[in-house]
Amino acid sequence: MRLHLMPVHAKLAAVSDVAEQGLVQEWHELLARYSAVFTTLECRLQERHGIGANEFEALERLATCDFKCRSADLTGAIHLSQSATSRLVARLEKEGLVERALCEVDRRGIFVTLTDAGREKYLAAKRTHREVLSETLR
Amino acid sequence: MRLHLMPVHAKLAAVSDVAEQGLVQEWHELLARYSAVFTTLECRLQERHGIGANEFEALERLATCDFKCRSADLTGAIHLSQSATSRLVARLEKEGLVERALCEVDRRGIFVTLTDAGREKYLAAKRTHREVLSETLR
DNA sequence: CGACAGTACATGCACACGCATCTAATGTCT
DNA sequence: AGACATTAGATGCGTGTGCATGTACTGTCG
Repeated sequence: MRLHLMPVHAKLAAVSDVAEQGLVQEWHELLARYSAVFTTLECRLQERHGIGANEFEALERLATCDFKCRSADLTGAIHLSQSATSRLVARLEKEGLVERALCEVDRRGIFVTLTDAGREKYLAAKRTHREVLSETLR
Repeated sequence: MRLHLMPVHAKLAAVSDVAEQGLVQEWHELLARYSAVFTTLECRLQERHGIGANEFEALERLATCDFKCRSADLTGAIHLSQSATSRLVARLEKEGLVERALCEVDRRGIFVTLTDAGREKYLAAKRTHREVLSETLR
Protein backbone atom coordinates (compact mmCIF):
# COMPACT_ATOMS: atom_id res chain seq x y z
CA MET A 1 0.00 0.00 0.00
CA ARG A 2 1.62 3.21 -1.19
CA LEU A 3 1.02 6.47 0.61
CA HIS A 4 0.44 8.60 -2.50
CA LEU A 5 -2.58 6.48 -3.43
CA MET A 6 -4.28 7.05 -0.11
CA PRO A 7 -6.63 9.78 1.08
CA VAL A 8 -5.21 12.24 3.58
CA HIS A 9 -6.82 10.81 6.70
CA ALA A 10 -5.55 7.34 5.76
CA LYS A 11 -2.04 8.72 5.21
CA LEU A 12 -2.13 10.24 8.66
CA ALA A 13 -3.38 6.98 10.14
CA ALA A 14 -0.65 5.04 8.35
CA VAL A 15 2.05 7.40 9.55
CA SER A 16 0.88 7.21 13.15
CA ASP A 17 0.68 3.41 12.85
CA VAL A 18 4.33 3.36 11.91
CA ALA A 19 5.25 5.52 14.88
CA GLU A 20 3.09 3.30 17.07
CA GLN A 21 4.86 0.17 15.89
CA GLY A 22 8.16 1.77 16.77
CA LEU A 23 6.95 2.38 20.30
CA VAL A 24 5.71 -1.18 20.63
CA GLN A 25 9.00 -2.56 19.40
CA GLU A 26 10.91 -0.34 21.78
CA TRP A 27 8.75 -1.57 24.66
CA HIS A 28 9.31 -5.21 23.75
CA GLU A 29 13.04 -4.67 23.60
CA LEU A 30 12.98 -2.93 26.97
CA LEU A 31 10.94 -5.78 28.42
CA ALA A 32 13.19 -8.49 26.98
CA ARG A 33 16.32 -6.73 28.16
CA TYR A 34 14.96 -6.16 31.64
CA SER A 35 13.72 -9.74 31.99
CA ALA A 36 17.02 -11.21 30.88
CA VAL A 37 19.07 -9.15 33.30
CA PHE A 38 16.69 -9.46 36.22
CA THR A 39 16.14 -13.20 36.07
CA THR A 40 19.85 -13.87 35.68
CA LEU A 41 20.61 -11.59 38.61
CA GLU A 42 17.93 -13.28 40.67
CA CYS A 43 19.28 -16.78 39.95
CA ARG A 44 22.95 -16.08 40.38
CA LEU A 45 22.62 -13.93 43.51
CA GLN A 46 20.29 -16.49 45.04
CA GLU A 47 22.48 -19.50 44.38
CA ARG A 48 25.77 -17.86 45.39
CA HIS A 49 24.71 -15.56 48.21
CA GLY A 50 21.17 -16.48 49.19
CA ILE A 51 19.69 -13.07 48.44
CA GLY A 52 17.36 -11.79 45.73
CA ALA A 53 17.97 -9.00 43.27
CA ASN A 54 15.80 -6.53 45.19
CA GLU A 55 17.56 -7.41 48.43
CA PHE A 56 20.84 -6.61 46.73
CA GLU A 57 19.60 -3.25 45.50
CA ALA A 58 18.61 -2.40 49.07
CA LEU A 59 22.01 -3.46 50.44
CA GLU A 60 23.75 -1.41 47.77
CA ARG A 61 21.66 1.61 48.59
CA LEU A 62 22.46 1.22 52.28
CA ALA A 63 26.16 0.70 51.62
CA THR A 64 26.44 3.91 49.64
CA CYS A 65 24.13 6.05 51.73
CA ASP A 66 26.43 7.74 54.27
CA PHE A 67 25.07 5.54 57.03
CA LYS A 68 21.69 7.06 57.82
CA CYS A 69 18.92 5.81 55.58
CA ARG A 70 15.24 5.95 56.30
CA SER A 71 12.92 3.21 55.20
CA ALA A 72 11.14 5.69 52.95
CA ASP A 73 14.42 6.48 51.17
CA LEU A 74 14.71 2.80 50.27
CA THR A 75 11.21 2.79 48.84
CA GLY A 76 12.26 5.55 46.50
CA ALA A 77 15.50 3.86 45.48
CA ILE A 78 14.26 0.36 44.72
CA HIS A 79 11.14 0.15 42.62
CA LEU A 80 8.78 -1.42 45.13
CA SER A 81 5.73 -0.33 47.07
CA GLN A 82 6.03 0.93 50.62
CA SER A 83 4.68 -2.31 52.05
CA ALA A 84 7.05 -4.44 49.99
CA THR A 85 9.95 -2.34 51.22
CA SER A 86 8.83 -2.77 54.81
CA ARG A 87 8.80 -6.56 54.43
CA LEU A 88 12.08 -6.52 52.55
CA VAL A 89 13.74 -4.72 55.46
CA ALA A 90 12.12 -7.22 57.84
CA ARG A 91 13.62 -10.12 55.86
CA LEU A 92 17.05 -8.51 55.80
CA GLU A 93 16.84 -7.90 59.52
CA LYS A 94 15.84 -11.51 60.20
CA GLU A 95 18.91 -12.62 58.27
CA GLY A 96 21.07 -10.28 60.35
CA LEU A 97 22.12 -8.10 57.42
CA VAL A 98 20.55 -4.83 58.61
CA GLU A 99 19.34 -3.27 61.83
CA ARG A 100 16.31 -1.13 62.43
CA ALA A 101 16.90 1.81 64.77
CA LEU A 102 14.31 4.21 66.09
CA CYS A 103 14.67 7.75 64.83
CA GLU A 104 14.59 10.00 67.85
CA VAL A 105 13.74 13.28 66.12
CA ASP A 106 10.69 11.81 64.38
CA ARG A 107 9.59 8.76 66.28
CA ARG A 108 7.37 7.51 63.47
CA GLY A 109 10.38 6.86 61.25
CA ILE A 110 13.10 4.25 61.49
CA PHE A 111 16.69 4.26 60.37
CA VAL A 112 18.00 1.21 58.58
CA THR A 113 21.72 0.48 58.79
CA LEU A 114 23.94 -2.30 57.50
CA THR A 115 25.43 -4.69 60.03
CA ASP A 116 28.99 -5.92 59.51
CA ALA A 117 27.57 -9.14 58.11
CA GLY A 118 25.41 -7.08 55.78
CA ARG A 119 28.38 -5.11 54.52
CA GLU A 120 30.36 -8.30 53.90
CA LYS A 121 27.41 -9.87 52.11
CA TYR A 122 27.09 -6.76 49.98
CA LEU A 123 30.76 -6.70 49.00
CA ALA A 124 30.70 -10.40 48.07
CA ALA A 125 27.45 -10.13 46.14
CA LYS A 126 28.65 -6.99 44.40
CA ARG A 127 31.15 -9.02 42.37
CA THR A 128 28.47 -11.41 41.22
CA HIS A 129 26.17 -8.50 40.45
CA ARG A 130 28.71 -6.72 38.27
CA GLU A 131 29.61 -9.97 36.58
CA VAL A 132 26.00 -10.58 35.60
CA LEU A 133 25.56 -7.03 34.37
CA SER A 134 28.59 -7.24 32.15
CA GLU A 135 27.35 -10.55 30.75
CA THR A 136 23.77 -9.56 30.10
CA LEU A 137 23.81 -5.85 29.32
CA ARG A 138 24.83 -4.55 25.94
CA MET B 1 42.58 10.97 43.20
CA ARG B 2 44.47 11.51 39.93
CA LEU B 3 45.42 8.59 37.72
CA HIS B 4 49.01 9.72 37.05
CA LEU B 5 49.77 9.51 40.76
CA MET B 6 48.66 5.90 41.01
CA PRO B 7 50.55 2.64 40.52
CA VAL B 8 49.64 0.63 37.42
CA HIS B 9 47.47 -1.96 39.10
CA ALA B 10 45.49 0.81 40.79
CA LYS B 11 45.08 2.63 37.49
CA LEU B 12 43.67 -0.52 35.94
CA ALA B 13 41.34 -1.00 38.88
CA ALA B 14 40.18 2.59 38.58
CA VAL B 15 39.54 2.26 34.88
CA SER B 16 37.50 -0.90 35.34
CA ASP B 17 35.62 0.78 38.19
CA VAL B 18 34.58 3.50 35.80
CA ALA B 19 33.35 0.97 33.26
CA GLU B 20 31.56 -0.87 36.05
CA GLN B 21 29.82 2.27 37.20
CA GLY B 22 28.60 2.81 33.66
CA LEU B 23 27.06 -0.65 33.64
CA VAL B 24 25.40 -0.08 36.99
CA GLN B 25 23.99 3.22 35.84
CA GLU B 26 22.70 1.64 32.66
CA TRP B 27 21.00 -1.07 34.68
CA HIS B 28 19.36 1.43 37.00
CA GLU B 29 18.05 3.39 34.04
CA LEU B 30 16.72 0.22 32.44
CA LEU B 31 15.06 -0.74 35.72
CA ALA B 32 13.51 2.68 36.26
CA ARG B 33 12.26 2.85 32.70
CA TYR B 34 10.78 -0.62 32.84
CA SER B 35 9.11 -0.04 36.19
CA ALA B 36 7.56 3.22 35.09
CA VAL B 37 6.09 1.76 31.90
CA PHE B 38 4.99 -1.53 33.43
CA THR B 39 3.25 -0.14 36.50
CA THR B 40 1.46 2.51 34.45
CA LEU B 41 0.34 -0.13 31.96
CA GLU B 42 -0.80 -2.37 34.77
CA CYS B 43 -2.87 0.38 36.41
CA ARG B 44 -4.45 1.84 33.33
CA LEU B 45 -5.27 -1.48 31.67
CA GLN B 46 -6.71 -2.79 34.91
CA GLU B 47 -8.93 0.18 35.61
CA ARG B 48 -10.20 0.60 32.05
CA HIS B 49 -10.38 -2.98 30.81
CA GLY B 50 -9.97 -5.24 33.80
CA ILE B 51 -6.87 -6.99 32.48
CA GLY B 52 -3.21 -6.91 33.51
CA ALA B 53 -0.22 -6.02 31.39
CA ASN B 54 0.81 -9.64 30.92
CA GLU B 55 -2.72 -10.60 29.94
CA PHE B 56 -2.59 -7.89 27.31
CA GLU B 57 0.70 -9.15 25.91
CA ALA B 58 -0.85 -12.59 25.57
CA LEU B 59 -3.94 -11.22 23.82
CA GLU B 60 -1.74 -9.22 21.45
CA ARG B 61 0.33 -12.26 20.66
CA LEU B 62 -2.80 -14.28 19.94
CA ALA B 63 -4.33 -11.52 17.82
CA THR B 64 -1.30 -11.32 15.58
CA CYS B 65 -0.50 -15.02 15.43
CA ASP B 66 -2.37 -16.26 12.34
CA PHE B 67 -4.86 -18.02 14.57
CA LYS B 68 -3.06 -21.13 15.71
CA CYS B 69 -0.96 -20.58 18.76
CA ARG B 70 0.29 -23.18 21.14
CA SER B 71 0.60 -22.53 24.83
CA ALA B 72 4.36 -23.00 24.56
CA ASP B 73 4.55 -20.24 21.93
CA LEU B 74 2.98 -17.86 24.42
CA THR B 75 5.57 -18.78 27.03
CA GLY B 76 8.25 -17.71 24.60
CA ALA B 77 6.54 -14.46 23.69
CA ILE B 78 5.69 -13.11 27.13
CA HIS B 79 8.45 -13.25 29.68
CA LEU B 80 6.93 -15.69 32.13
CA SER B 81 7.59 -19.24 33.24
CA GLN B 82 5.69 -22.12 31.73
CA SER B 83 3.52 -22.52 34.82
CA ALA B 84 2.67 -18.82 34.94
CA THR B 85 1.65 -18.96 31.28
CA SER B 86 -0.56 -21.95 31.96
CA ARG B 87 -2.39 -20.11 34.70
CA LEU B 88 -2.60 -16.96 32.64
CA VAL B 89 -4.36 -18.85 29.86
CA ALA B 90 -6.66 -20.39 32.47
CA ARG B 91 -7.59 -16.93 33.72
CA LEU B 92 -8.23 -15.63 30.22
CA GLU B 93 -10.38 -18.66 29.49
CA LYS B 94 -12.40 -18.15 32.66
CA GLU B 95 -13.09 -14.59 31.56
CA GLY B 96 -14.20 -15.86 28.16
CA LEU B 97 -11.43 -14.12 26.23
CA VAL B 98 -9.71 -17.23 24.84
CA GLU B 99 -10.53 -20.86 24.20
CA ARG B 100 -8.37 -23.90 24.71
CA ALA B 101 -8.66 -26.49 21.99
CA LEU B 102 -7.08 -29.91 21.94
CA CYS B 103 -4.43 -30.37 19.32
CA GLU B 104 -5.27 -33.55 17.46
CA VAL B 105 -1.89 -34.24 15.91
CA ASP B 106 -0.10 -34.02 19.25
CA ARG B 107 -2.58 -34.60 22.00
CA ARG B 108 -0.27 -33.33 24.69
CA GLY B 109 -0.42 -29.78 23.31
CA ILE B 110 -3.28 -27.32 23.26
CA PHE B 111 -4.14 -24.54 20.87
CA VAL B 112 -5.17 -21.22 22.34
CA THR B 113 -7.43 -18.99 20.23
CA LEU B 114 -9.09 -15.64 20.83
CA THR B 115 -12.85 -15.58 21.19
CA ASP B 116 -14.80 -12.70 19.66
CA ALA B 117 -14.98 -11.13 23.09
CA GLY B 118 -11.23 -11.55 23.40
CA ARG B 119 -10.61 -9.84 20.09
CA GLU B 120 -12.85 -6.95 21.06
CA LYS B 121 -11.14 -6.64 24.41
CA TYR B 122 -7.79 -6.62 22.68
CA LEU B 123 -8.75 -3.90 20.23
CA ALA B 124 -10.14 -1.72 23.00
CA ALA B 125 -7.18 -2.28 25.31
CA LYS B 126 -4.76 -1.69 22.44
CA ARG B 127 -5.64 2.01 22.37
CA THR B 128 -4.94 2.33 26.08
CA HIS B 129 -1.73 0.34 25.69
CA ARG B 130 -0.37 2.58 22.92
CA GLU B 131 -1.46 5.65 24.82
CA VAL B 132 0.53 4.59 27.87
CA LEU B 133 3.58 3.72 25.79
CA SER B 134 3.61 7.10 24.09
CA GLU B 135 3.29 8.80 27.48
CA THR B 136 5.93 6.83 29.34
CA LEU B 137 8.54 5.83 26.77
CA ARG B 138 11.17 8.25 25.58
C1' DC C 1 5.38 -55.12 21.39
C1' DG C 2 7.09 -53.22 25.97
C1' DA C 3 10.08 -50.39 28.66
C1' DC C 4 11.92 -45.99 29.18
C1' DA C 5 13.38 -41.22 28.10
C1' DG C 6 11.40 -36.89 26.62
C1' DT C 7 7.75 -33.36 25.93
C1' DA C 8 3.38 -30.34 26.85
C1' DC C 9 0.76 -28.70 29.99
C1' DA C 10 -1.41 -28.68 34.89
C1' DT C 11 -0.99 -28.20 39.83
C1' DG C 12 0.68 -28.14 44.99
C1' DC C 13 3.37 -25.19 47.44
C1' DA C 14 5.90 -21.40 49.31
C1' DC C 15 6.64 -16.71 48.84
C1' DA C 16 6.91 -11.77 47.28
C1' DC C 17 3.97 -8.32 45.74
C1' DG C 18 0.31 -4.37 45.80
C1' DC C 19 -3.79 -2.53 47.93
C1' DA C 20 -6.26 -1.29 51.71
C1' DT C 21 -6.14 -0.55 56.35
C1' DC C 22 -4.23 -0.03 61.01
C1' DT C 23 -1.33 2.16 64.62
C1' DA C 24 1.43 5.60 66.45
C1' DA C 25 3.51 9.97 66.09
C1' DT C 26 3.57 14.69 64.15
C1' DG C 27 1.79 19.04 62.38
C1' DT C 28 -1.89 22.49 61.99
C1' DC C 29 -5.70 25.36 62.99
C1' DT C 30 -8.91 27.46 66.07
C1' DA D 1 -4.84 22.66 74.88
C1' DG D 2 -8.11 19.80 71.90
C1' DA D 3 -9.75 18.24 67.40
C1' DC D 4 -8.51 16.84 62.90
C1' DA D 5 -5.63 15.99 58.93
C1' DT D 6 -1.19 14.01 57.65
C1' DT D 7 2.75 11.00 57.62
C1' DA D 8 5.88 6.70 58.61
C1' DG D 9 5.82 2.32 58.80
C1' DA D 10 3.46 -2.46 59.84
C1' DT D 11 0.12 -5.92 58.63
C1' DG D 12 -4.18 -8.71 56.85
C1' DC D 13 -5.59 -10.26 52.60
C1' DG D 14 -5.96 -11.70 47.91
C1' DT D 15 -3.35 -12.76 43.94
C1' DG D 16 0.42 -13.82 40.59
C1' DT D 17 4.86 -16.02 40.31
C1' DG D 18 8.65 -19.71 40.01
C1' DC D 19 10.10 -24.27 41.33
C1' DA D 20 9.28 -28.88 41.74
C1' DT D 21 6.40 -32.37 40.58
C1' DG D 22 2.42 -34.82 38.54
C1' DT D 23 -0.21 -36.53 34.46
C1' DA D 24 -0.90 -37.68 29.94
C1' DC D 25 0.94 -38.37 25.61
C1' DT D 26 4.82 -39.18 22.06
C1' DG D 27 9.08 -41.12 20.25
C1' DT D 28 12.85 -44.40 20.39
C1' DC D 29 15.32 -48.47 21.05
C1' DG D 30 15.90 -53.34 22.09
